[in-house]
Amino acid sequence: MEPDPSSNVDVRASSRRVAFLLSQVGGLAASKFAERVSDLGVTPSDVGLLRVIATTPGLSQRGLADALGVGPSRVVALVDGLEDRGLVERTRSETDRRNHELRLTDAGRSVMTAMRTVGAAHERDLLAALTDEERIFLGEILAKVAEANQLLPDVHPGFHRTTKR
Amino acid sequence: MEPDPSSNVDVRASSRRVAFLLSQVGGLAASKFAERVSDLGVTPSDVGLLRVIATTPGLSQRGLADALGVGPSRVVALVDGLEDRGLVERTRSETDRRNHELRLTDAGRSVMTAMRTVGAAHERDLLAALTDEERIFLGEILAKVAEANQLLPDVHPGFHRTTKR
DNA sequence: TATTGTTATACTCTATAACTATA
DNA sequence: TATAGTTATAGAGTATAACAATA
Repeated sequence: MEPDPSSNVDVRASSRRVAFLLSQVGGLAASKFAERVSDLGVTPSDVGLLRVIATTPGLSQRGLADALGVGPSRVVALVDGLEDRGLVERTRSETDRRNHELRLTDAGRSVMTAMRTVGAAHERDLLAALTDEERIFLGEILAKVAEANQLLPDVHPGFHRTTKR
Repeated sequence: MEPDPSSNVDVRASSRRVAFLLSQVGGLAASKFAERVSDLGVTPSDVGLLRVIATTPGLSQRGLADALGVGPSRVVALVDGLEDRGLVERTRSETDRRNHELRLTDAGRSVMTAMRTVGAAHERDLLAALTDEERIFLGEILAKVAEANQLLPDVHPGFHRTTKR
């Protein structure tokens, strides 16, 4: 692309395309993951919801929306889909009848279990070219970048579109 | 999320979330880049087109579509936008009047130049928490993963949506 | 009056297929 | 007949705002 005028490898030159590579490989990881979980009948967005609901059963839709940083109407649509497929159940709260308490069904928990298997296979294949040490180091470096940029541990930025594509 | 039953750190446990981290940080890189280039009046998709056109002036729209792995009609829409903003020009080919030859205008080249500055700032900020060594190593590891997964050097997977989100 | 969830609506992005003009 | 580009159209995904029930 940009023809590099000097053939010397210096720090700035060799670190120039890292952000692009990160975005490119990250996009690949996302799309391959999407392919895999589609076999389970869920989208990555669904997976994100399932995970939050699994960790905080009884959560309200508003709470879920806040946790993910999306609008309430989107949560309605996504939970509708999960409920239709029998993975999540909504029950009116006894204490505040405005709330829907969200919980995984047995089928929902099965999907979560299957997802862990799928996720492990995904990671194994995606990073097959790396040594164990490289995988570990990659994880540590990425965690550092994620933390420095205030990413929440389990929220994927794909949830809130900041700008256009 | 998954409560780890053993407190020991073994290879499998610590490398389990790397694919997610990759997708998460990659998504962040993509969205922050989108924010930055929007100041230049272009989207990441626009940038992808501009780069290919810059490296192969005179390319046809069909050639561009093939290079990016997208349909011809999408190229029409994107080139329309770039032409309206005066960044790209279409000229009918002399030898085969079906073809449109694509070239950057002076304004287009200015945007490319500005983009390199923006890209460098983007990378600097995104990876500010890393040492020089870590940045270099990250780049090498990512390049290895990209190559093993047959990613084309300059094509972002965001161009061809493989499955749903 | 404020809040939860819902619906209605509009807008963007993308893909597919029909069409035209050249070959 | 085949190919390059275009247009038309439809389908996702997402966001905003209006609305109903409950507090």
